[in-house]
Amino acid sequence: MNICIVEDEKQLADSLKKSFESEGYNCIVCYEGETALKTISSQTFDLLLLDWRIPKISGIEICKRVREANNQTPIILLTALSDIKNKIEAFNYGADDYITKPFSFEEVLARINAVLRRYKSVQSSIEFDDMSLNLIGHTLKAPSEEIKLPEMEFELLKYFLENRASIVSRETLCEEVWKLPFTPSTNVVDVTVKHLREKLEEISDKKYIKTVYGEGYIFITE
Amino acid sequence: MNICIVEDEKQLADSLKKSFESEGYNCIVCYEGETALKTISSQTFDLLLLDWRIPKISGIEICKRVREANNQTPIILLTALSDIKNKIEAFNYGADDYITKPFSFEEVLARINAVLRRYKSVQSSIEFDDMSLNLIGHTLKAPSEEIKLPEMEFELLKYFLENRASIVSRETLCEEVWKLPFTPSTNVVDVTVKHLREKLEEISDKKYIKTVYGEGYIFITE
DNA sequence: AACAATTATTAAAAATTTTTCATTTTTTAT
DNA sequence: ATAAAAAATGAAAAATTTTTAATAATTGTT
Repeated sequence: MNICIVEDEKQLADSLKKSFESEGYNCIVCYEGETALKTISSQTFDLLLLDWRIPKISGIEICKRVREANNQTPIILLTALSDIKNKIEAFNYGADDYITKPFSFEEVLARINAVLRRYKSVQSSIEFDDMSLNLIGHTLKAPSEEIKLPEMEFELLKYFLENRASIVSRETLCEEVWKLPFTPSTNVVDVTVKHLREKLEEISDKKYIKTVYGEGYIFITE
Repeated sequence: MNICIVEDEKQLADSLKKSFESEGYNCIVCYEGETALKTISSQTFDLLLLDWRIPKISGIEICKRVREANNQTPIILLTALSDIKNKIEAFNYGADDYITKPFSFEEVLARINAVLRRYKSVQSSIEFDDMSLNLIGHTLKAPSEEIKLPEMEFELLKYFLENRASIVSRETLCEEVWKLPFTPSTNVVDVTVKHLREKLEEISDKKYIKTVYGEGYIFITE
């Protein structure tokens, strides 16, 4: 889970980052708007946490621009103003939720989970790098072309994308992707990973699935 | 397109119904909340148009209950109050849009289309009768069981559901579902329809796909 | 460097899905 | 009622996907 925090109050930003990391989330902090926009457009996040009031480019402005760039990443705004008018504005610019300062970290966690749950249940594609997995058509789309993945390869890639940057064992894949109550004595997983790797490399020329010797696989975007 | 209008001002309700029907939409009107809740829970609509202020159970209360029942049908609220506070409330209760009275029918149409476009692009299942087609898992779910559909059967059923209640010819299906630039000399379509019919009947004991002699097929829910 | 464990590769078997085709049944018009 | 057209059916061929299994290559440890 990659979160981008945009917050100019260094102390608050760093404390949030620390708390998120203790929850096992990956965190990138931007202290002002210009950097934030660059960061957000250059990598994929699962969530943007934007402070409303930051110097020069405000959080709401970032929100607006992100949506204009057709980026649907969930956005939560942090606001010192409890002013209702601003909340309306937030929704109109495409924010998914807002949290009024001061807040507890528990509240932030709860809001994030609610937003992500909602987002995930209506998500129709998963983006990574400059590619995209269409969850409805089961197709893998690169800038150059789009191919249809067979069922198991689709399910496998979907699982990898939902568990990016963490090691997944063959046993886990058997349970979660193949829905097997046991780990088979054969190498189905290995072979399907090979097939998926071939397609991913053919379409993107990159190696997304790394092997962690003795542990399993890990899906990395870079 | 089935729309449920909940509006106590009989004159307005009937005028809306008439306008919608001239646009080719199907319309059911409820004049008060209790009936509305029953109607909404017993059949599937593509859109709910709720007046905020109706006697006993208000539109916003209906909205809230519909969402509590895990029904994701798009909802547009009609409100006489331009009060901002209420708009916030509407979004919080899961409405998709609101229209401030007085309004023109053109405005209603425009809002409806915007909401439906948005909804369709993030929809992860299509409901019909007491069944549901999961667009991501490609499964067909009845109250009793859930089965996985093979690719072509899934695409075919999806197309039928998106074109409910209208006749679709074999030629159209070849183009739209099979993406063939020509109509093949074989009966692929017929055979796939047969397979889909078998699964639908097995799981629901109903015959959804009727044949229109010389014309094509029609998908009917009832 | 050598060994064992793990992973990758290759090819074929098994299972499933998709398509074809011949035949039967149904529908409509005469 | 009958013939012609259209649709349904059954079964097998073709194509694709999934799984298995044997072998090769790689990795980590001693």
